[in-house]
Amino acid sequence: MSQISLTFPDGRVQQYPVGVTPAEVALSIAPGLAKKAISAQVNDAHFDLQWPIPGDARIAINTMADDAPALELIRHDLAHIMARAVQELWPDARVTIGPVRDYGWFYDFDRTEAFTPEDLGTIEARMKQIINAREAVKTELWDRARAIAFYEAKGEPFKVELINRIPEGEDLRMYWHGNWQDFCRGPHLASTGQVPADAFKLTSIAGAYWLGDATRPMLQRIYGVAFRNRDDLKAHMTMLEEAAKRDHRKLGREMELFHLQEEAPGMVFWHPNGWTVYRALEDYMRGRLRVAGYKEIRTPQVVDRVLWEKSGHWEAYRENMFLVEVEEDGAKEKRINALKPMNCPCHVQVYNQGLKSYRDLPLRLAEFGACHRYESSGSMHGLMRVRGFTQDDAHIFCTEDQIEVECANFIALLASVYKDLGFGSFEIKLSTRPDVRIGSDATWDKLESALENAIRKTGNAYEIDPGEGAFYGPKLDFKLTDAIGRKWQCGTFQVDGNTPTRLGAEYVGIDGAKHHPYMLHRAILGSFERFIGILIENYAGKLPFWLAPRQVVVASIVSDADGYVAEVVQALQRAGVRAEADTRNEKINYKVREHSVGKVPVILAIGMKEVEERTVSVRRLGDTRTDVIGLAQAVAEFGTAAVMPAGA
RNA sequence: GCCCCUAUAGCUCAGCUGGUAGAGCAUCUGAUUUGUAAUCAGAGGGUCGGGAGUUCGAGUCUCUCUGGGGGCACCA
Repeated sequence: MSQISLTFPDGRVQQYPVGVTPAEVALSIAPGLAKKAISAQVNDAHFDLQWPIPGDARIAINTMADDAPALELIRHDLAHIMARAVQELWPDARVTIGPVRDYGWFYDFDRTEAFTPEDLGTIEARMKQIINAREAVKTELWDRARAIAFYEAKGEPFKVELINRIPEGEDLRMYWHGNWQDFCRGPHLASTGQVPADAFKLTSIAGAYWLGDATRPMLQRIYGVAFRNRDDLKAHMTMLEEAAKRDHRKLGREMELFHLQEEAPGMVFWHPNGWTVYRALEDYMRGRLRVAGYKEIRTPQVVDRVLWEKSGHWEAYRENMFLVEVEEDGAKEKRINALKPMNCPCHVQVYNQGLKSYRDLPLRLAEFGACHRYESSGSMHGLMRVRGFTQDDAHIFCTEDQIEVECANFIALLASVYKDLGFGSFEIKLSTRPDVRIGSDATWDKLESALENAIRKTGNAYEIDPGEGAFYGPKLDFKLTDAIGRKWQCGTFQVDGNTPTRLGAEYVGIDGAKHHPYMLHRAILGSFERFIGILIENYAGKLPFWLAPRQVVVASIVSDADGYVAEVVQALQRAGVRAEADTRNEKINYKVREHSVGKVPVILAIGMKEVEERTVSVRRLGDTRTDVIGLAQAVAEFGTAAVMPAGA
């Protein structure tokens, strides 16, 4: 059968049957390309397709491309197929939107009754029927009026609203999957038969606000994942299972790191093991900051509302603050204090003690500052999002000219710290001026380019988040990824010319006049809590030796070895190793298993052979081999491994 | 905060259509002195997250509060 081979501007080649119209072609490809000229190759003849395409074209594309369709198209068609299945099963369900995302897609429905997990199976079965019918995906261009009339008649208010948001005069694409139609930007496959029927799965049901707006109705979102074949799907499901095993909440219990309980939601109870990790990390950060020219300070937890009123937090952030009422003797009213939700106002108080000169700048004040924020109940998540946490916070007071250098130095420090902690890559987002803001455009220009230049100097990739900056200045977000691919902001760098002004921070300039400095809010880890959560997941609990809570367990095989075990433990402890003895009356198999589950990096087994030869039998986590080395060698090796990194 | 789901011994979980709770691991006791991922035996331990309701009777149904989970919103 003869076919037309079309070459698109992006170099892609696609086959169509002879007699295909320009409209069919335009509708089968990405909208961005449809605007451009399309040249076609028909056997040996070459011709240009006509543009614009006729608006009243009614066409059916039944091409079956030989090469595998793009995953994105498969997923997008599945979104439509799922919506069709849902409406066939429950005609009362109203449709909205269903984009491709991550490993699949979702579709939001409006329906009084809730979908149940069992419904997912029913929907999947119906979807498979639809796919196996191998029906052509038809396309038409409709004008707005027709589309609106159609959806109004059908009782689909969300679709009507969507269409009304599209600029006047633009044609709308209408796609048919069988007799079910949906207004959509496209593109889509030529037939539902191109969708693999055994490589998708509906994964979950969730609530989601219409248009992401909390004031609009809550819809029911169904998530699905899809791949080219069953093996890929299986691999993905296996990956998720593996990821669940490294969930920091699960490992936190297994490794006895911390717990959370009902009486203090979002506040961490650190156990001996977890606190050891925390302190190792804190000591490490303290060392890095000292060398980088920071001065460490400590400021109060409970501060009178007066300061929060001055800083503006009382007005803008009160709902998120824990308040502390104090009845003072003789006072008519209770005095109101707040647990600090952030450290900046307190740092300005330290800055404000004594008159500062331009020669004092940049002044870098650091604090491992405990903060409390009343986060909304639904947002809490293990260690990742808590109500009581400690930031590795610092504020750099500097002049406008110093911002770029400070920023570049900060990014370099952050990258080095992340590298030490096992993160070779991270994401940088530059958030630029929001609609509601203070400061002139000229100032914003300068500040934004200072940050952008700083990133470029360090050679890191970055993305721009337009309009997401704070009202007082642009900022950088540094994000890391957890076990199942969720991104968490850790590092931050914010330029703030507002707070120093509000709180009266000044310095005497070279001109002898007083000026307000800029204040750079910055954190590398973000919070110890979140970062430890990420660390646990990144390492699946197998923390690097220097961070491991229990570095070496010395396990006896027979009780006659207990004396030597104690000697080994003591020698290791003297060398700075967190070592402990396990002389319980248990088999070595039992001890090895228990400490392996507990993610202890090194187990030293001691039997009579080791006692006699003054050696240790070394078993490292993740390695079933053992090797026997002398005691002195072991002490030297693990003593060295226990030293924390000091940066490149 | 919103939607859905969920809450049974320290942990992981079983308890069908309602008739006053089970297992494995852990713990304790005893035996065992063991060569690199769980030695054997015995014992103790929960009133089923809190409260209210329906019922002759509720872990099991309903409501509500709280916590947790998956999302959404929020994250100056």
